[in-house]
Amino acid sequence: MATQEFSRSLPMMLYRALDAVMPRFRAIFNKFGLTEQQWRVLRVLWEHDDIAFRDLAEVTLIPPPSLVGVIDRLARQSLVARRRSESDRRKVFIHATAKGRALHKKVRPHVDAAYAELRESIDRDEWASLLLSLDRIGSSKAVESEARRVVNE
Amino acid sequence: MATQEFSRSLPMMLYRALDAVMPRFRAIFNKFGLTEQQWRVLRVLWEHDDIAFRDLAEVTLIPPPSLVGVIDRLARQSLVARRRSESDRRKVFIHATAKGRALHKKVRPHVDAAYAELRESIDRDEWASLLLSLDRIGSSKAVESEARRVVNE
DNA sequence: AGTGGGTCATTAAGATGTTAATGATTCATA
DNA sequence: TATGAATCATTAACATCTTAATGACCCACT
Repeated sequence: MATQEFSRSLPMMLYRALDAVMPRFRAIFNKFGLTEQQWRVLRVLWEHDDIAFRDLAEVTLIPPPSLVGVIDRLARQSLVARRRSESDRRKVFIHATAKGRALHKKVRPHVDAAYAELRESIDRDEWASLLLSLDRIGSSKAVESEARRVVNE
Repeated sequence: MATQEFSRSLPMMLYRALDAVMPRFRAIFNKFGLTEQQWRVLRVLWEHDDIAFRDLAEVTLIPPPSLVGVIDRLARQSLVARRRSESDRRKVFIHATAKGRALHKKVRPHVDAAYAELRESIDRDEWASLLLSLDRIGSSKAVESEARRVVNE
């Protein structure tokens, strides 16, 4: 096809890689009534008893306006809950409920299995070099967020 | 952060790379009243006098249900137009109008410049190896039945 | 104490993604 | 030749993305 140049641009290659990789994960999430973004939140909350809204958005790569809705829907299912900071009433902290942690624990093995399968389908050295390159690109602009940190009040 | 493992997973690394790379391109598109997806369509149509809806969806990586709306909005601005196939009346072909081609020609240099800048910011060998790895991943079509088997058990 | 700038989560509005289903058309085959 | 299966674009319903704006709140400074 004559669109070779466009199809082989870095952005399109990144999109295509995601298109090839994500469906099998989304199939797992959906079986448990979760969306990809909802899973990301639960996945991150697993390692943070309490995380600032802002930091949650950053780690999950879900833009704040979207995250509001994601949290709303997770909260409606009693999987997570909000908590307003006392020291700074603008801030909101998110935490998983017992129900949320239980769901994560149930889904996690399936995700891990799929991920292990993915990882084994790629040569070890190539995998390492790929992640290194992606890290360089991903870090090149994320400097602005570097200053911000998790603050435990 | 304790979420290291998650943040360094392949999908998140891919998403982060896109998050670092795309904003500068989107800024260009928006300046000309285009969205990222609308640009992709115009970009592909530049090299195809006439392309099947199905193929357009595949090359632009825009899922068919979304592409319907993208084409609708481009057609409303008279930038592209639909044409029903005579041999198979289910098929639809898309083509750019003179106005659409003119807009593409005006935007293209800015996009090319930004892309050249991006490309120069990365080592030549690393770039090649990165695209090669992404190509391998993007070419391997995931088998959905595997994910289904894992979950159903 | 009061004011203005900055931060934070949220809302708003439009476009796109995701999954399933629809209606129109074509095809294969009985 | 009829007819059920397959293909194609589209619709539907909901979730998310993108960009800009909002209102509540904090802080430094007057």
